[in-house]
Amino acid sequence: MSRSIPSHARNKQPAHAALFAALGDKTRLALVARLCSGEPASITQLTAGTRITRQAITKHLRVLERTGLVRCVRAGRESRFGLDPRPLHAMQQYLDVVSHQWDQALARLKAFVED
Amino acid sequence: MSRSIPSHARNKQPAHAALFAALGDKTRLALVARLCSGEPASITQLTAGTRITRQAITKHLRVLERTGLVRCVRAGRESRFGLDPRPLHAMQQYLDVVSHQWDQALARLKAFVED
DNA sequence: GGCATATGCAACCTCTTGGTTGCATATTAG
DNA sequence: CTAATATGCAACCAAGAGGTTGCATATGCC
Repeated sequence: MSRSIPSHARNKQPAHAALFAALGDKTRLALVARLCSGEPASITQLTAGTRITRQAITKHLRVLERTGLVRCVRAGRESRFGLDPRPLHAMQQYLDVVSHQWDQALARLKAFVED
Repeated sequence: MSRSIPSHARNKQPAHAALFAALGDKTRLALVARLCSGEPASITQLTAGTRITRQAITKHLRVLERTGLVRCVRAGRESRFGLDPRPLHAMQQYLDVVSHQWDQALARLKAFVED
């Protein structure tokens, strides 16, 4: 649908802020990077190699889970976390919209100046 | 136990977290959306239409400026803020990398999600 | 059963953040 | 010059985020 900046694309994105905020912490960004490059991992596995406690990692995982970036499945006595790509795609699409609007604004401005 | 995680994949890109965090606030996200669709605007112009004070908007603009998403030029007695698309492109590239890594591991992860 | 492992839950602390108010400064208009 | 406009600066405040410690619970292994 190639409308020219529909209102719903300009004004209605409260959910995106939460997604960006979820990746706005370096520990959570590292967790996502860790999860996107391999199999789902347990909490203790994800805690290994960091300097913070398991409970802190757990909190970060719950934040990621609340925004939908990560899903948790209980397997035996461990909770295995895996990435869900759909919110990432939503963020990509949002950034594409913003960049596209910016490019169009620049084109209009350039056309106005050169006119 | 030996970690099979390459350290470069876990400890990379510290700057991206600040970019995501800058867009993690709904007011700042709205400011970016506002700026990407037109010419640079002054602080009072950007404050108009919001329910928060000019000083709060100023703080948000300084945060965006610190991360490089926005640039400020003093014009007479007003400060005009405009978008800088380069950090946005950096975020797009980062998300592209994550998505690409995701696609490479899709087979295993698909089995996990559908289980 | 009994012990080690993996996680959950809750209280607590500190530091940051988003927001406000009040006042000072700079710049333009008359 | 004077007044109105636009911004800057600083103190202050409430709430939330990131992190810790301590203890409880669940599961696997001998």
